[in-house]
Amino acid sequence: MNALNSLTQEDLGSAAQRERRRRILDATISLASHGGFDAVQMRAVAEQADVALGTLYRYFPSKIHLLVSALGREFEEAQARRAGKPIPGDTPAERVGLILGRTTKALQKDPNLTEALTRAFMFADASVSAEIHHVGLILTSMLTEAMSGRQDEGEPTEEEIAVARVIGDVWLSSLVGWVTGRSSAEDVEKSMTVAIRLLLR
Amino acid sequence: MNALNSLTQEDLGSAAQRERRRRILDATISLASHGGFDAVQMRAVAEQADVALGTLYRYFPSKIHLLVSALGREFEEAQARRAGKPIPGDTPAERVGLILGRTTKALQKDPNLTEALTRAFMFADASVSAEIHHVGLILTSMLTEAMSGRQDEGEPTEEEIAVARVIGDVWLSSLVGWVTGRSSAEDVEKSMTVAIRLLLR
DNA sequence: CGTCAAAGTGGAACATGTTCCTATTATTGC
DNA sequence: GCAATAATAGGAACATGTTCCACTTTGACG
Repeated sequence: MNALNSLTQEDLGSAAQRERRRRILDATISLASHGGFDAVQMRAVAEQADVALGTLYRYFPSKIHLLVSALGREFEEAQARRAGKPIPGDTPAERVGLILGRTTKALQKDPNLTEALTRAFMFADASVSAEIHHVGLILTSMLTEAMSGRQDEGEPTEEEIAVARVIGDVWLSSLVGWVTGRSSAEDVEKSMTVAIRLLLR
Repeated sequence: MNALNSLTQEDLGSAAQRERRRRILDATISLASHGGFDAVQMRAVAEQADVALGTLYRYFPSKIHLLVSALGREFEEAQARRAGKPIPGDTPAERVGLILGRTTKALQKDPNLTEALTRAFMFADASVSAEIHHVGLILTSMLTEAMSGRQDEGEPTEEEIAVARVIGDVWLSSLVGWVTGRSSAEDVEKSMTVAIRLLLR
């Protein structure tokens, strides 16, 4: 286990530690939701989570690890909420459009949180690759499931994965544009519609 | 003129000021090239450019402005070097693949510089939108020119622009993956090949 | 030339991410 | 239960982006 990685669930034997980790991530989400990336200050997170600054750094070796881990937890929860519910729509384009639109709208309801998590994701370097990869997998599987219309049963094809990656990239780029105030919510929707039309026809 | 924006050429009447601006950007590129994003420290830039720290902030209101402006200058120079030279290749896919491959290879020759500029680009917020937009335009026009095979004469179609944007997004996302050490140079090439195949067929 | 405003200098001061150290508390192996 | 080990608390210290200020230089104008 690399010391640069943040502690994952498996490493945390004791309930008290899982509890601390939860409190830290809760504080992170709460602060991010109020004031975005800049409001997630390590001292503030530590205080709100009721742990010492050193402990915070023991659990998450940097602010970026912390935020990307929080993003990972959010994605997991969203994935769990989707589980078992088939995505409506008759064509891959419809289903992907629908789920992306739904997710985008959910993100846009909490702009500060989205800004904090998105920027951390884009700024993360190699030391965060495990957490990043985790998030990437959930995103890709969300898209391939929407494309194929099936859930879990049956692996996606290479082609489906390739298309999902491209769509995911476009989605991320346009989210970045939105969270940084360079483009509007409608612009994001429009980009996604165009990308889906070009890729899923 | 918004005080938050960096001084552009037009604002700089005196030759001494243009000269200072050039020295600052030169120092930025030089430091970035040596040690990447982290090595571009404002005090170091000021010292190497032989200006006071306050003056540096007068010209560029933040490190991100500074780096994105440097990226803008590099893009302009690259665009000027391309001017007039037709892109070889018989199909849009070939031409786009060629020019993207060429550009990617050039960037990969100076990983530190690329890392610094790319991260600044992705981290930039709304106060940098002018500079970001400038870079975005050059990138899009590079791609539409490659697609159509013509230079300047004749505006690109809506469809060409839409495809160029998607390809640009994928390219940026995969560059981010590369500069942050999460994917290899070959991965970038592969992503681009796949995106081009999916979009330009 | 003398004057005045703008620009530049040098450097202190501040904010926040990160590191480090010591004392205290919890956990674990015997 | 006790000794050893690990984890946490509390907080100082450091690094770097950013702001601010007092002073000097430059350049434009009458």
